[in-house]
Amino acid sequence: MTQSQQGEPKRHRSRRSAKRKMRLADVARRAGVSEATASRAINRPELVRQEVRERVARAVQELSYVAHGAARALASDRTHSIGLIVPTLRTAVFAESAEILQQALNRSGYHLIIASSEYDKAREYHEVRALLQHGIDGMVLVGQDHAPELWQLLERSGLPFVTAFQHAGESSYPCIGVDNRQEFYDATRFLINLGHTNIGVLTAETASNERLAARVAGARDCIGDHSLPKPDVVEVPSTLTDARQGLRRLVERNAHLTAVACTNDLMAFGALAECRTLGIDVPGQLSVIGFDDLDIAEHTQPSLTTVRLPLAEQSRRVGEYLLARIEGRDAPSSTRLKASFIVRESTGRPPEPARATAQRGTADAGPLQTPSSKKRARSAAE
Amino acid sequence: MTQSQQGEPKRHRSRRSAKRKMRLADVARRAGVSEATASRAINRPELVRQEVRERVARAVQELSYVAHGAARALASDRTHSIGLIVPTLRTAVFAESAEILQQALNRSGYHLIIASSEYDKAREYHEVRALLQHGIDGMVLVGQDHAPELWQLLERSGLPFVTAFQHAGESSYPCIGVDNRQEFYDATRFLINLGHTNIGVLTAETASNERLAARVAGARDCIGDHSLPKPDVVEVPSTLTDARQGLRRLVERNAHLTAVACTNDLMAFGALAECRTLGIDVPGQLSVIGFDDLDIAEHTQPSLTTVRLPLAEQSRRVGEYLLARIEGRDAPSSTRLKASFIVRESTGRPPEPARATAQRGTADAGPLQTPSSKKRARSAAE
DNA sequence: TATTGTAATGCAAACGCTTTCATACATTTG
DNA sequence: CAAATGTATGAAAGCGTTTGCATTACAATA
Repeated sequence: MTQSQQGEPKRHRSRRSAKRKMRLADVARRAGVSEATASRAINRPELVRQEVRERVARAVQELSYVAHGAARALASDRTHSIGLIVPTLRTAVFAESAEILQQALNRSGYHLIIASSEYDKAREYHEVRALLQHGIDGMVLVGQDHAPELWQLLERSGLPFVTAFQHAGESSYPCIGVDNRQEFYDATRFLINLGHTNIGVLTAETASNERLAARVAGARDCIGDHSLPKPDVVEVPSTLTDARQGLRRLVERNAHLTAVACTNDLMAFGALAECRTLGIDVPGQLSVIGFDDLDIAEHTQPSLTTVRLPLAEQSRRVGEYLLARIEGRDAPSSTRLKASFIVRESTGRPPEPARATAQRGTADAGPLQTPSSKKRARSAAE
Repeated sequence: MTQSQQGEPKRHRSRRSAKRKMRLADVARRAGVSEATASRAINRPELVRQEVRERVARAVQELSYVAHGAARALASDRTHSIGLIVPTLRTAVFAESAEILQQALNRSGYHLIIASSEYDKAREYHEVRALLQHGIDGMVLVGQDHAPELWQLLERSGLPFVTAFQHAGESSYPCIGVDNRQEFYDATRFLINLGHTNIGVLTAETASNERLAARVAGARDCIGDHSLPKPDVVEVPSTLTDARQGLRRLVERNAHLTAVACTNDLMAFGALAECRTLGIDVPGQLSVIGFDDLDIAEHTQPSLTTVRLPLAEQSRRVGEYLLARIEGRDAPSSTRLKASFIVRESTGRPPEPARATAQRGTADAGPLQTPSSKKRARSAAE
């Protein structure tokens, strides 16, 4: 009783749904035109007479016709889907970016297929293969640190793709993102300009996270450039509990520490939490900065000074880039985005004795460069 | 220079990539078998002789053949992709679920196509249409509160689908999730059992969020069942800032309030933050519970008593259900999952005098309205 | 040896669309 | 008025698979 009711052309195998699905042929017949014209009326309306266009539209309506994606994809070699591979959606920054990208693509009639690599290159490679096989029109990767076979596959396939979340210079693969090293360099300089000379770095694992690694490098470079002693860098797994432990390690090992630069907000939250537990006053005794500007950063006690990524702009540009490439137009293959530095309550001048030390150091304390920090430097200096 | 180099069968239009893509025919030729056999060797190996199977496998390897998803989908009526429509990925719970589901499906060779509705039914309907057109083998929706046209579309299409995040009873559409009403009922009872009689409810907007609405109902029911005065329910937009304001409203309006039940952790964090600002001791003066058990819940000050959702199990079951339905097997159409209640530091017995006050009866005219004076009043009453 | 059954294979027809190419007609131009 | 140009349409050839059915090969049985 559910299996009958097939249309006139004998199908050579039974279909899933009970009622026969409408096809373009049905629409064409009803509109009194050929399939070719029906197809054109739907996809390239400017090619058909207004009157015909309307007839087809009506037929589509009346039959509630829905085009068959696979058939369309096979015939036109366009799937209207874009692949995105993130390390994980559990990280708010990636989830939010995926969301924004999905919305943007949607407006252009594209879908987003999401896969996650769990920071595992082999796994990522497989995902790329799988997506390629599934059929996508473009692909987004996070960062440029991927398996060589992956790049090879991607290049061979001729698929438009772009990397995000890290600006890797002009000569690299197409990329859109901030320069993590530079942004964290600037953030670190903010601390130095406040008078801090003994700065620790707290980071999640950098081995398979080039963004984090770049940030650590930025902090190191900045501290080095100011002729300060090499920072103690503590690296912990990416959980709040580990972050707390990391903070403890940092302060235990460095009696004179007056500031901790955390490579992301998660680490910073852990640091803040642990300071509270240890009775360390932030920013009185210790200044803390983060990176990402998660929603809660504004509401912690004290609120967190951090770096905000231009996620919306990044996703927008990623979408634009891909669509351009898909349509054969070309687009700038490298776009550097700027983050903004958000000063809140977790940073301040080092406690007195530390400042004395700072005076002794090279600390050129030149004018600040980070656009947004300018305003703040003033208030911080008050 | 990139357009030439076509294979021997004249293509009737130029393809995107430079090097000709391998097709099944190439594999078949190389393995010395027909396309049919090659196809079977790949998809249903048990149907071909071992030796042939190996020859085909080798050919696939050597030519680095990748099947054409669209063609396969057209011929087999299976796209190997599942659609998921969430309100937003910005909510950790949805992002995490998407992640887990994606991983689970992946293991079975399926991809996840994610769309978000932004809590907008019309938008959701369009997403469903779009996904249907794209071609998916199954679909996941959040909750059962959707546009009627959406259900209609879904039923007509005959597509396997399931709703998650809310158990809606046996008679409803297929669903897998917790009973939000009941879980929050239980959470509220926990407060009552501690001795609280004056409980406020803080929630994000319930209008387009049946889960939240169900939780509020659960709290109301529980409070009613214990013959306590109807709770003050404050509903605010879903941001920390609004949550803080909501908490303030709650305590200002209800002088004798000793507990606040928040319908999700975000609200609870806001409540906690605002209590800190107002100098309200949690749990000394006020107990707070949340819902979701986000990662930070364990690390707030005080840590948050909350309800943990079985997200992993839910996603796993959703995947299993869909795959079963796709393969024609049937599966239990309604699965109720149980949440777990996590007791942490944000809850405790109500302060002594408050209990006495509550005994007196309804929540009229507590004399003290401003938070700061209230605090004093309370401690003075001890 | 003839017969039957089974396991492997191949042929060719879908799958439902897009797009090339040819055709028909209407319009402009020399 | 013929020729040239342009505009809408339709016929039909794909697109790269899967799969129903027929056929073949081969072993087992009579």
